[in-house]
Amino acid sequence: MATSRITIKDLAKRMNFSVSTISRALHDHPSIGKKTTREVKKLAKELGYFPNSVASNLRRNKTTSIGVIVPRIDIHFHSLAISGIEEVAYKSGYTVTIYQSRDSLEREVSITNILQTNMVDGIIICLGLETKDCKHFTRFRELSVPLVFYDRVSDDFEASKVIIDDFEAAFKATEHLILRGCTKIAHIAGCQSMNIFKARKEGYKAALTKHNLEVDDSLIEYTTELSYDEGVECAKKLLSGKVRPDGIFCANDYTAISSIQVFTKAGFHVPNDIAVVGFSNYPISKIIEPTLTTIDDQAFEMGQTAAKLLIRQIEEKDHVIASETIVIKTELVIRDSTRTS
Amino acid sequence: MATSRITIKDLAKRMNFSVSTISRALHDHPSIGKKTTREVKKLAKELGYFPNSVASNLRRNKTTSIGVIVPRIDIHFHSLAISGIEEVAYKSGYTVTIYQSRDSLEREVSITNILQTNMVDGIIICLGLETKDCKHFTRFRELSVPLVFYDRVSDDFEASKVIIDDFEAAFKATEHLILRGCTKIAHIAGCQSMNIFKARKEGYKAALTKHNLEVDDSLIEYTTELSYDEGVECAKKLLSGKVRPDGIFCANDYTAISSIQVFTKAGFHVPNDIAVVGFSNYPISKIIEPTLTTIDDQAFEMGQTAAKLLIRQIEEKDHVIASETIVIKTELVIRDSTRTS
DNA sequence: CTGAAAGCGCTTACAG
DNA sequence: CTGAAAGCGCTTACAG
Repeated sequence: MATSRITIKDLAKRMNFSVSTISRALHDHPSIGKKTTREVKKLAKELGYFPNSVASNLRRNKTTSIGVIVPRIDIHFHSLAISGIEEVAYKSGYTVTIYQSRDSLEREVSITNILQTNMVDGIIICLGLETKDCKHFTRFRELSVPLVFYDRVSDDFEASKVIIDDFEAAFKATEHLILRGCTKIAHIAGCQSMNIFKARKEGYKAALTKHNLEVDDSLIEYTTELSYDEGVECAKKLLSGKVRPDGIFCANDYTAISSIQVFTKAGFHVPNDIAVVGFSNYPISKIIEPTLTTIDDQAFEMGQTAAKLLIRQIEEKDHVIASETIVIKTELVIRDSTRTS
Repeated sequence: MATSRITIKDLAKRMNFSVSTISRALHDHPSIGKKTTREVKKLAKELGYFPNSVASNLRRNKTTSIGVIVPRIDIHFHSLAISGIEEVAYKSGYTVTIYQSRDSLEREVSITNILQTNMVDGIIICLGLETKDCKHFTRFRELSVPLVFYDRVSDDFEASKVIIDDFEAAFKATEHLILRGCTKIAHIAGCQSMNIFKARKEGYKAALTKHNLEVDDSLIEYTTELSYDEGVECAKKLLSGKVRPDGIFCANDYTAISSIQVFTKAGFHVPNDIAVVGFSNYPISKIIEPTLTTIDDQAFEMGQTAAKLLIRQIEEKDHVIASETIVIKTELVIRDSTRTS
């Protein structure tokens, strides 16, 4: 038998107070007597009263919840970012609702409908691969629902963004290979319709140019999703190409690991014959042998920052939503795959 | 300027109908004329009407949302399980709210308070490491809020559960090593206060016993959290112990990888000198060299199953919540770390 | 310091 | 086929 929920009405009846007084007492309203407040709270605890936030949400026109749209949560980068979001949200009393677009635009659009229906106070998004156009997000601007994009953002859409400087990180990674003595540096690139992967390629090129190394297009291999298997294919092509690279900068860790394995199996020594740098600092990168030099993309911190920014915007009373872009500092983590041995 | 939200009242005013009629039309109520329904929907679309689910939740006493408590979402097992939950929930129109206990009991309890306040329709939980006692979940039974536990469950608490048969999986893994010819099989064990890790150890022992191999306690190493680093320590101890193992069954993949690396570095060949089996089938296990034989713990399927079970219980009209335990089949994925070469 | 009353946006039993 | 009315549980401006 389900005992039905205790409401403030029940408390009011029991204590011969009005619901107004009960409500105020539960919120420590200063106009209510200390004694009354104490007794109301005591009874509430005894009876196991819990406020119904659905009712108070409706009344206050605020849900204290934020919606998060990610391509997939089983990708480590996103689960780490969500972990950061959840941590900050939890501390501020916000609730986090997760939606996966699975990189489908249709699904992303349908999620925005759900979010609008669910009256979230703010939204954090990492765009799906198919999304070229953000018009399904414009209505949130009209509804004064703040948006924060992270990592995969749109240049054309004005909103707050939390990103890393992919160009600078790639530049740093490539320069590290150059300073180490590499002169024929290859690149395994991600999907060029995403600006982050384009920026990584440009950073790579810029480092070469700065150090007077020729940009050789035959040393650039393209993938669509930077998978381990695609990495194997690319590495094999590089292995059998006419210019044999002595260094590879890969747009993520999986393809970097493929490269290490393909070249090692072919009899090359990493890093002595060919040095490899990845991107992301996945857990696997410090376990693989040799351990992988990589760019730490600060996923957790990105999530935290996005959540802090969003909550600040939600709570800014004047509701003047100023777009702000925060660039998180990346770090080159040097490990054995580039360490001179 | 925020245009304020369109409500059914606005639609009613515009169309000279009562809000009742509008509400019914929007829900395809059969008593409303086809024409009226069509026109109401058309106007709703034109004006960009979205229902306010907070209001309808309050009225219907149903939130169509489920709460999920996991220890941490940045652990692949959990992010995969959540992915499965979210997929099923999305299809059924439920919303998934995520909470991380971070293995803290205090936080787990506080999350149950939030869930009660937020009026979720059901809850899916994977218990935190500190949780020995589930009394903070009992009130949901009284409130008729269905609960489904997955993976880390409590034997003492009656509720629906989705688990794998850890004993059987460990048995299968160990027997695989035996059939392959190993006779001195070590075990790297997880925290013994969790029943799943205890079961893995028992399954290991049972397989040895069945095949008339002695259970040698000096071949069992204990960890607290099955980390890579702990795995390295354990493997080193096994390496220098008086009985040199020729096979290791590890309670997860990280410690299995540590073992492979420690033994390989010491000059042993995996699998010829020592075969290794892990547990979980993490993405890394098919990338590491040699690739790792492991138990696939079906995290995604566990999540899907938990969500299906929960939603069925939520929607069961009679509200007789019968506890049900579903055991998901695990699979031994054989790879190079045990393959005779 | 406390209460009566209105209302958040929606749903639905009742009446016609 | 349609409407008036009550009410979900809470908050809060107004009045005293």
